[in-house]
Amino acid sequence: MKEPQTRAEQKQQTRNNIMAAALKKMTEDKGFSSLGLREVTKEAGIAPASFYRHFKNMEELGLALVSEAETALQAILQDAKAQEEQGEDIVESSVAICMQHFHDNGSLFRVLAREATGNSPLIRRAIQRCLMTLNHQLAEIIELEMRRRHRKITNPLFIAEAISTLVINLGIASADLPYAKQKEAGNRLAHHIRAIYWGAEAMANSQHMSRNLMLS
Amino acid sequence: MKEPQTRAEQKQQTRNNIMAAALKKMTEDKGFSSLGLREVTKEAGIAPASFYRHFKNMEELGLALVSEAETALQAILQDAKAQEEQGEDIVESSVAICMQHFHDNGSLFRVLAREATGNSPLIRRAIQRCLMTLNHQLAEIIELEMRRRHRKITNPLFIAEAISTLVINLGIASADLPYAKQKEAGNRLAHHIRAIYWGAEAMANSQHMSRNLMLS
DNA sequence: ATTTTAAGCAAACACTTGTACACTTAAACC
DNA sequence: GGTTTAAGTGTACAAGTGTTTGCTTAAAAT
Repeated sequence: MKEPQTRAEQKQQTRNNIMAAALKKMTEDKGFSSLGLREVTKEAGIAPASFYRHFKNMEELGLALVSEAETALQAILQDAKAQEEQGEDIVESSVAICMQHFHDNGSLFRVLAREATGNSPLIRRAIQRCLMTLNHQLAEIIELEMRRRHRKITNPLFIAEAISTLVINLGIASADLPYAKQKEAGNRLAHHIRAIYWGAEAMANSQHMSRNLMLS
Repeated sequence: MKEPQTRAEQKQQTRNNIMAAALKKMTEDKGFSSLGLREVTKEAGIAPASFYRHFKNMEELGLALVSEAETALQAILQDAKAQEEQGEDIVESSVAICMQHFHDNGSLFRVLAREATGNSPLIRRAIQRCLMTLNHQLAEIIELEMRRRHRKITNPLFIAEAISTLVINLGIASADLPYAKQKEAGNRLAHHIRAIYWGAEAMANSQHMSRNLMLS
């Protein structure tokens, strides 16, 4: 925490303070939408009016948090990709990485899960976009990995969507559980993902995806 | 709307009014937690103080809504089960039924998706319990159906968990979409579920669920 | 050195919020 | 018919909300 000199740096720092304060308050109260401007500024140690020097609205703060969560998600993807090249059990290691990140700063990701069906249409759409690009990236990774192993699956994007939905929901939900339970939740999550993978491959390998072959 | 005579009926009715008012307000504002007592009572057409004759808290109102959502979920399960015996495409018809129910009163189910990670620990736990019993019931249905078709799958409970998570999240998210998009979302959801089914069966049929067989 | 710029602040604004208390009023009971 | 019971009301209050305004103050620009 070296004291900054330039004015722009100062501004950036208190901006960060505000966002950090919001996240901290969220770990206590859970939920961004039930979070007041004054509450945040008090936690950040600034006057209520000063808030407006950085954000027009609480909504804008929310958008900023979403975009931070987005870069955090990218970081997870990078981590998982790096692990993938080591050839370990991809699913298990990826889930472990996710759980770790979710645990480390759960409130950041909780914004995504929570405000995806929240009050602000702007925030909703931002999250929607964020998750959509995430799904595309994930789909690409899956496709590449599959090709590398000379396998093929149906519709990687759909699979990516299912996986990300499960990971985000079950992952975040169990992020603030006791360690033992958390680990078990991770295993369950890994099982879910494996089932989806296997299913996607089975569907791709089946010559005729007729209605009557399997259940349905 | 015949006017009720007995006092108990009157009370029950305004209690229903309060809950209906909360749901109506939620379709406008989205989200139960950002919903005030006065706001609700105004919508219900009663004085703020009268609220306390029916609920101790907003939290208690939330619990009541959750329990109503729970019975609604049971109704969906019954509908799906009835459809199942007609031998149609189970997945597709079940998804259609779900989407219909979600569309009809989305705000009721949004409480589940939203407050599952909400402010109130009581409500969170209630939802958790509700979804858990739902998963058990769903698992039992799946298992029975599988046995009927002389198939076997791995861990029906896990599968049920994955399916219900996907259905609730994607279903509710797309409940208030334009009809065309909604239908497409339903198809995607059906695809996800089929993938899980196939995967579960593939895993069960594979003799050795070794790490190296498929990816992972 | 002087002027400009903008982050931060205190005070006040007009609201809304949850809750409490004393009350009315009509159904329920004996 | 008289008494009890409780749903619903009106008023009031303390506390919290978002936002505006005019000001200070120190870094940046001239």
